[in-house]
Amino acid sequence: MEETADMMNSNFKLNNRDRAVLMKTPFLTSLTGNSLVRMMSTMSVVSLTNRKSIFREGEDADAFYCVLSGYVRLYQLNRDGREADIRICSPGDTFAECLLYGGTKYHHHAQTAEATTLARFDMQAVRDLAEQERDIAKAVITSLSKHLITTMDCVANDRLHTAPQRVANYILTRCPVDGGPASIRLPFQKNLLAGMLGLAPEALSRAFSTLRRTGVTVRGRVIQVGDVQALREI
Amino acid sequence: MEETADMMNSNFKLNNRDRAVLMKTPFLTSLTGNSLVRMMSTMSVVSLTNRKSIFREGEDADAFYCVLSGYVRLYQLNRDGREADIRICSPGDTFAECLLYGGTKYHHHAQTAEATTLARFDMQAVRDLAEQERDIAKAVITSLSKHLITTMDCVANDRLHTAPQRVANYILTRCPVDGGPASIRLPFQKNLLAGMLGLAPEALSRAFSTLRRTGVTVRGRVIQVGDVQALREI
DNA sequence: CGTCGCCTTGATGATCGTCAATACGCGTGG
DNA sequence: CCACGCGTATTGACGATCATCAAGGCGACG
Repeated sequence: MEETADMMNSNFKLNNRDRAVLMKTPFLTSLTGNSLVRMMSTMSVVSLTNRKSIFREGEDADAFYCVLSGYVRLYQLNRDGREADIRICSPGDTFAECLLYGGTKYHHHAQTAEATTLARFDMQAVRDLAEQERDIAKAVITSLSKHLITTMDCVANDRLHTAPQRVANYILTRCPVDGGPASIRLPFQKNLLAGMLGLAPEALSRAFSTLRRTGVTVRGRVIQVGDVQALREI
Repeated sequence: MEETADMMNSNFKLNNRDRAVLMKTPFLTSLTGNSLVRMMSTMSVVSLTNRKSIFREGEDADAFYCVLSGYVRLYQLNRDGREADIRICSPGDTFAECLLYGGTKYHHHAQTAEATTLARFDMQAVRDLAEQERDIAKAVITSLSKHLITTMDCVANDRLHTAPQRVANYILTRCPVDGGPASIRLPFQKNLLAGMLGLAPEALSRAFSTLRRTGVTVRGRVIQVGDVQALREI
């Protein structure tokens, strides 16, 4: 484990926080010894400023990524040029890994939504590794499974819940689970949260003001909840 | 290959059509020899009439399924008891396979939407197999990947397109690709199509009548398209 | 203190869900 | 082959929800 840590620091300029994030991803958290080393050797680190394109729809899919810090927006365009977010990736999230065996071209656009550091994995190299090392294949499966479940939940959430309900749900997932008052801080701009929930930014604002009567106060990025239990009733 | 076919017929009462469907699923299409035999030995066939529950949200996930004939509706309920379809599974589709490594309980309800025949795979048995046989792990990955891509497309479709656009898209996926007139027959009730597209049945009807001015005629389950190319412009 | 960018608020319209009534298709039985 | 009846589909009316456009406020940062 010593040498892997060294390798990561020296060869790929991973700082401690980024390395910790990377090690907790479904892809790497279960790997040990040789598998981990081989996986890390296919990786490189990419740092980008805000609003930079990572890949575009239709391009050849030669890599997938894991967010180490910052945020990434996956989105698509319709014919009129309107953008719709499909997914917001936070530190620890992996994206485009479904193209390991699901196709050869990216199906959507990816863009940073903040200054962002990414781990870049070469698609073909991981494909080969997954065929050799059982635990890597298993890690891929775990990652895909979790990802699929959250995406299906996203569909259900979109189709079942109104804007205030989606916002309440989001707040609840970020709250300590007890029933009293709570305070959380958004890790990103409201713009991003809106996209995550499938809303226009204005609709998010209105949802927040609807939730005021349920004891939710918003000031900047800080959200105060009077009674967590009351929020569950929405 | 002879003995596998025999085994399937005698032990599991698979008729020819169902067997052909099963062999084309991402799970089985790439398997050969021993892997295929072992996979088939974890399978059993289930036949259900219309509107029967396959599993409910929160139940222990002890199996996943592949649709051989008929249709299955995956849906969730909100607090008011309103149902929203998450996915409609057609012959050849696999569902709940994401729970192989994604959790121990079903995340939604599954119900037949017609008289339906299913292949039932024991979750733990396939988990064990995937750890032993490389090509089974790979088959799982392929299935999950494709499934994840279509689900992400579903999110994008919901967020980007209006009801008539979604219907037009659906028709186009079912059309021979040339540009002239075409005629297709829906493989199921419009109720199901509405759920697939995230619409109420009435909204589907209205979308069809909006599309009349683009040369789309609907009579029963038969849809006539005057000009496929014109439909793409929607 | 000023500027810029993000967020909020208001007004408006499009879209879609819901409820209710009617029409149609399809399978059944005569 | 035709008439009947049930369930599905359509249509209308209405309201709720949400996107869009435009304008104003707030906060961050120089």
